[in-house]
Order: sequence, then C-alpha cells, then structure tokens
Amino acid sequence: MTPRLPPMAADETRWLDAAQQANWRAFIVGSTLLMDVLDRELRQAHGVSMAEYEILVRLSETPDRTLRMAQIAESMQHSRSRVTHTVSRMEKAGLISRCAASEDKRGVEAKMTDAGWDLLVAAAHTHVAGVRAHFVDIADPEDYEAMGRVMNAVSDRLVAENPTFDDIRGR
Amino acid sequence: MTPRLPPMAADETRWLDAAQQANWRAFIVGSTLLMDVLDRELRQAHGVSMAEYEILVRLSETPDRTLRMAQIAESMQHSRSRVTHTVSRMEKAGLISRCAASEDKRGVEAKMTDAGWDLLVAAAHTHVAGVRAHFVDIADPEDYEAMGRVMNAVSDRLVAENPTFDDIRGR
DNA sequence: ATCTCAGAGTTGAAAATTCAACTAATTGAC
DNA sequence: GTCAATTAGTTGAATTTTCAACTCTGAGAT
Repeated sequence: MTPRLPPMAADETRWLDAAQQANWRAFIVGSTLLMDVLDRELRQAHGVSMAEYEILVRLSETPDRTLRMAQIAESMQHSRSRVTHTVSRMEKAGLISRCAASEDKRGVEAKMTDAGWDLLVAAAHTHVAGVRAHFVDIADPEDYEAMGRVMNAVSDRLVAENPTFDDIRGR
Repeated sequence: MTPRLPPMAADETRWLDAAQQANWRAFIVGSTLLMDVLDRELRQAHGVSMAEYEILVRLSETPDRTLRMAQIAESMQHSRSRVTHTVSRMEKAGLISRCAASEDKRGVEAKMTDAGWDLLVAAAHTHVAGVRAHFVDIADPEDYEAMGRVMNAVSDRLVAENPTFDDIRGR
C-alpha cells in the first residue's frame, strides 16, 4: 500500500541536519546571551535578579499581591526549593513578606511589600526596554510570533508529559 | 512634511502588548523547561551536564580535538572563569587534558581525551533524541526556522554591540 | 630597552541552584 | 476513626556560576 519506509532501528539516531543544528545552537547561545544581559541590566540598575523580578511580576498580577509558594514555583517552572531560597532572600531584602496560609496550615503565602511594589515599578522600565532592545524589536514580528508558538509548544508538551513534575524535578 | 509622530518622551516606556508579553513569557518558561530536561537527561544517562557536553561537541569539531580556553568561552558565550572551572572538573573526570599552548605562553589548550570522545559518542544519541523530542520535532518546521532567525539576530546584535564583552562580563 | 596597556587564564570567595532528606498537614481508603 | 499516601514547604550540604582580584605573557609606543 504505502511505500516502504526507510529502515530505521528504534535505537538509531536521527541526526539533525545542518540547518536544524545551526538553529539549535543559535537558540542555546542566543538565550544564554539574552538572559545574561537582561539579568545584568536589572542587577546593575536595581539590584534584583531576573528571577526575583519575575516573582514580583507574578505577585503584582494578583488582586492582593499574594501567591502561594507552590503557585510561584509552578508558574515559573522553578523548583520549590529554589523558590523557597529566592523568596527568603527577597524577604530579607524587604521586598516580600511571608505568612501562613489561612485555609491550609501547610501553606505559605508570599505577599509583595510596598517596597517590592516600588522596586517593580522602577525596574519594569529597565526590563521592558531591555526585552525590546535585545529581543522583541530586533525580530521580524512574524518570526517573533513563530518563536512564541514554538516555545509554547515546548512548555505544553513538557508539562503535559509530566503530570507530577514535582517527583522528577524536586518541586 | 511628514505627519507628526505621537509624542513620546525619551524615557517613556513602550510596554509590550498582550501577545508580545505572552510570547516573552513563553520564551522564559519554555527555555527553562527545555534546558532543564535536556540537562537532566544527559546527567542521568551519562553523568555530564549540558555545558560539559557542549564543550565536548566544540572540541570534536576541530581536527585535533583541541581548542584554546578562550575559543571555548567565546563560542559558548560563557565567561572565561566559568570555562576554567568547568574544564577543571572535566579534566578531573578524565574527559579533557590541558597543556600549555605552543605559540603563546599565556595560552592553554584543552584537548578531548579518548574517554571524552567515547562519552560524547554515547551521549550524542541521548542528546539529539531529546532535542528532537522536546523541541525540533514538536515545532512547525517554518516556525523552527523563524525561531532560529530570531535567536541569531539576538546573538549578532549583542555580540556586535559589545566588541569587548570581556570587560562587561568578566571573560 | 623599557614602560604601559591589553589579552589569556586562574583563583578563591560569594552568590545562586540543585539535590536529598526532612517535618507537618491534608486526603482518601478502608 | 486510623493509617498510608500525597502535598506544601523548608533545610542544609553539595554543586555550579559569578565576581573581583590576581599573575603572567605579548604588543605597541617611545
């Protein structure tokens, strides 16, 4: 019926062609460079890392500027341990306050302080300018959207494949 | 002559629109997830990190499986310090040997050992399968190429903007 | 020749992240 | 009700990365 498929053992490697390889390398190097420069800009101008900044953004999007630790971890796809450490530092710096969750006694709610809000407002300018200058504005708009589709597909796939990522990644 | 442009102070922030923002977040979360899973796969199957694996790949591409430390750093856009540390660990693990560069007495040449080669051969299967499964094969081919264009543009821009990245990033 | 400056690489301490083990609270099965 | 399994979060040590300071060599000017 259908033409015979080229023989390929299950364990045989399907290598990337030259273009696929080049684009994969562009992804690694480009994202290294990009994350690096954005992190540096935030640190120099406002003394926060990108991870810390992103946590502030997540908090700012809720009505009461509060999130459970696990929600932060999940939305950023960071390990719970990492979030604990990062939030601890931010609490020490006065950007976040932590208190026990009302309903679930196991839970902890992280709430952005006024100082955290002020920092976010200031840092947002720096960050958005950087994201534009180094990423959004230098890409063809259609290409940028294509990139978004690809990265969404990556997340969807990996998250779906691993219903309980926690076990695998210590989250 | 030309219609007056909408007024915008130099320091006013041009925010991202909803779609741009969503795609930016997809990039951050997706690349976190992707790098994470690939790193984990390599570690579990072969006991090397992605950074170490990438160094082996770079070395394998030269005729004599040798590169100067600075060349490794530049091609991966890692700091020189980071490369020193990583190569030191790999040397301890017997994957790389270091010796003084012949021409330039300041230089150091990193050479992949046979053990390093064997590891690379084995790990390449794992890695390529992962890159396909989690990235290349799940993306529309045109979107994947668009992503490559974007990330190449990012690198080109950042590298060009900073002739001596060394100063800025301690390389 | 010498002097300064730039380049290559290393070092060790500080900061961030991962890893494995842990406590405490909730859920669900019986 | 009770006990096992799950979920939330933390902890501290190990690993990795960054940061700043440092040595040593090479290059260019005078």
